[in-house]
Amino acid sequence: MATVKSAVRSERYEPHVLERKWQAVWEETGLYRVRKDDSRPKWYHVTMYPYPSGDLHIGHWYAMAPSDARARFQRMRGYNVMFPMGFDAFGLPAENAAIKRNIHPYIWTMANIERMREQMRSMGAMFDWDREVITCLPEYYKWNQWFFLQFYRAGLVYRATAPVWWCPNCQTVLANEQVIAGRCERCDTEVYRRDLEQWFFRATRYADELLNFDGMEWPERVKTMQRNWIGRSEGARASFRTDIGEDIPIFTTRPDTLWGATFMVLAPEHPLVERLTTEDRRAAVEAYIKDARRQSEIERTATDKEKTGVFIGAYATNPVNDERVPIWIADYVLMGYGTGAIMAVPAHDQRDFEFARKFGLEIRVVIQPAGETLVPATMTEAYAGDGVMVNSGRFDGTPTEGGEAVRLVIAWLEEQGTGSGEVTYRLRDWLISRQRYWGTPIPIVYCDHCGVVAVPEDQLPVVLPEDSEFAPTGVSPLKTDERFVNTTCPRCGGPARRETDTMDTFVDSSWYYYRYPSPHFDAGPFDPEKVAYWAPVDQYTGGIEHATMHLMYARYFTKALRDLGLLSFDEPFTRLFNQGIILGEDNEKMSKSRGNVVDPDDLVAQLGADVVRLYLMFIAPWDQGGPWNSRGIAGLERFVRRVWTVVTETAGTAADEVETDDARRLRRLTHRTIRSVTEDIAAFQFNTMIARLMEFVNALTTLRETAVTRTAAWSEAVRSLPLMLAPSTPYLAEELWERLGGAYSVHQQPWPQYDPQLAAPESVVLVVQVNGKVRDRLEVQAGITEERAVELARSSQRVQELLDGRTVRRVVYVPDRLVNIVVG
RNA sequence: GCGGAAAUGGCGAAACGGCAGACGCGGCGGUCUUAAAAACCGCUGGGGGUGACCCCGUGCGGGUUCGAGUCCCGCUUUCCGCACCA
Repeated sequence: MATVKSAVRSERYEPHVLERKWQAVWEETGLYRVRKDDSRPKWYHVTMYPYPSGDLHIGHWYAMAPSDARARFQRMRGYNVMFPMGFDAFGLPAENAAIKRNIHPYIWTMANIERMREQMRSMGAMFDWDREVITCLPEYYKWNQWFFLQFYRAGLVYRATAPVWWCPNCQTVLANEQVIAGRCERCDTEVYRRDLEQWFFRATRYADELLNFDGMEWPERVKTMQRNWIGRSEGARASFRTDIGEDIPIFTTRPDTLWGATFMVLAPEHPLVERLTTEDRRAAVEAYIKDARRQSEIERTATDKEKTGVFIGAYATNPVNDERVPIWIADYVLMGYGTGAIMAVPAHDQRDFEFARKFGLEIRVVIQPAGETLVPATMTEAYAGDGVMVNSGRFDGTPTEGGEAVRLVIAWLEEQGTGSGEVTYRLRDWLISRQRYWGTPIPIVYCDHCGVVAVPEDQLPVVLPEDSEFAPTGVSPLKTDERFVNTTCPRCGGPARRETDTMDTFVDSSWYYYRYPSPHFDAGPFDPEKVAYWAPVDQYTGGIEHATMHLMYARYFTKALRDLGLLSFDEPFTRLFNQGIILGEDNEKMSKSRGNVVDPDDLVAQLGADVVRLYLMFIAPWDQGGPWNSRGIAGLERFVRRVWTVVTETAGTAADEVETDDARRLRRLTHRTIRSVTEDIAAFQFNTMIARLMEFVNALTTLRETAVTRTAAWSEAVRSLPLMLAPSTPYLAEELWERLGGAYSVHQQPWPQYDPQLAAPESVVLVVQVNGKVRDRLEVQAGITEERAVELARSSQRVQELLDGRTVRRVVYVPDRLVNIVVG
């Protein structure tokens, strides 16, 4: 075993000595290397990998240290645990650094990774570094490209135009964050929306399946957010025939209000607008469209915004009553949802109501609520509730309650061939194109001859060129890199141009956890055997900020890979736990500009990693987070010192067979503590787990100068302490375990078991209430009979006084807890 | 606007419908010390009482219950997500 172990054997608690010593031993003995082991069940715990910004923040510690404790606990409980780490290494900051400081994104990123890896080492986490995954390396991103090609072949990838922000001065696309108040971040030129050909992953194909969370232990909050994000709506599709003979399909969740449609509204970008607009309206329509394009997403979607729109001069016929209704365009109708066109029913839809009022359009009531009569002229808002259909031809008199009218109307539309039932989702397909350098090149080539050609698999990876120019122009360096762009067509061998867009980094994070089991596998994205053993992830931990995007994309990817025959399960993460956020001491988000950043390196230097880990776990419930408090950490430092003292400076451990009262009580306390600690850590309740350990150590501190230290109960208590602490304070626990003569390593010991009988209390305090108010407390043997308990309660001096001359109406008994005597 | 979560001492927080405030920070007092720090011990929700004890107290107003921080109804405030989704 370890040779380095010979280090100083100080009697003082010196965290840095322990850290250095045990890091070396753990490294040398490969304590955290993990491989398949059929003798134990596997447990795959992944904590979300960080972006290599260059500095390990206290927030990283908050995410990782408790995760590590939980993974270690599972290991001691007998699981074969994999707990890997990697880096989400592509992304914009590296590219910005390249532009600002003239350092290549690769150099910058890898230097940051180097530094963060060292910082993580000090944390003492059981990361298996042999499995490290770095997404910016060709050995990783090659498989992004490979997946892209598989998706492409399976019809899960398509190319379409999508609006992007365009700066006419820089001649480039801008990300949403680069548009400041409608102007280019760099040159302050007014930007506008422009349609660009971009690549999409067909996420909507799995919309319905993504709504199913069966068998997943996920926070309700996350499931709700995903359901809202997917936004499933049931309704109907119907078509309105225009005067030029084109049909305009609309989607509605209220087909029972079809008869109340008094006009139509199209999104300004709707493809039919151009052809439908009459000559006399053209100028106004074009001006409106131009204006709509200029507005930012935020301006356009602000709820309190007054409705705007213009009439385009055309009419369409309502299929249910053959009425001609005017067609308008307005930006409150979105091209990306439904069909990009609506029937407007102002009487029963608030948005349409506002629009109709503003532009003097007809409001026609087709649902009459019970007990009142709606009159359009006096309505102040739309009526969206239930009632009875009126002005609706054959459906007059149909009640809308319970969706019955909707069903009847859909059936009738289908019968007439004018419409059908339809489900629509708010979920959009995933736009993966980024006009950036530092990402995975999309493996596509454009040939004048052959058109869009996929790069053949045997030519992957399409590697990022190393000598591109990083100029502050806003144009992607790939776009101007002639040597990269110019290539030959894989099909005809003629001259061709490479796609210069790269992939969204969410593509990388959609499958990195399938790479850890075989991080250097080169015959595919992952070794199917290894993934079959380790995946799916049993426990995933990370921030709530990934509730929709990352977690949805990872689920989508998993389903797509399953359908490609690469995986044999449906969901990537069986259990999910979201930790909270650590705020600055001023209760604000930590940021350099606010100067409220807590540096974990400083804390480790001062107090040692174990104390920092403990404090982060103790500060609040893990899923809650909260402001940092620099004073509070002292309590954990004291705790750790007390642990040290109790274990290292207590004389006798010779087993004295005499079972004194103290010894019996201590044994019970030990088992009770093991039970609480076990239950708490299993439930991620680290704060109460530590509170129980503090009580335990406080009790041991009191007892350490008594004769009980010569009993077997004391040895048991003292030996159980490093075992219970091992997940939380890995260095301290390892050192104490060694000093107690335990076999290396404490982290390979089985988790201590408790005897349920010993863990149960021997005596309990029975609360005696009179009319619900506590009047006495009696210490009684646990498991006391109701009869005896009530008898004792009634004979209590104080109770006697209060009962004097009053009638007992009722006695409530809660076993081992209380007696409540109700008197009149 | 819609959806979700939360509100408990000076502070972070505990509390299967059953002793509110475990544990920790801070504060006060003490032991040790020339002194300080550290360590250790005691006290620490508010009010009253010499005292045993009594009254009040978990954002606000109701309700259910022998009993409510906890369950139900209605508010207020804060945080988070979505936000003209037809």
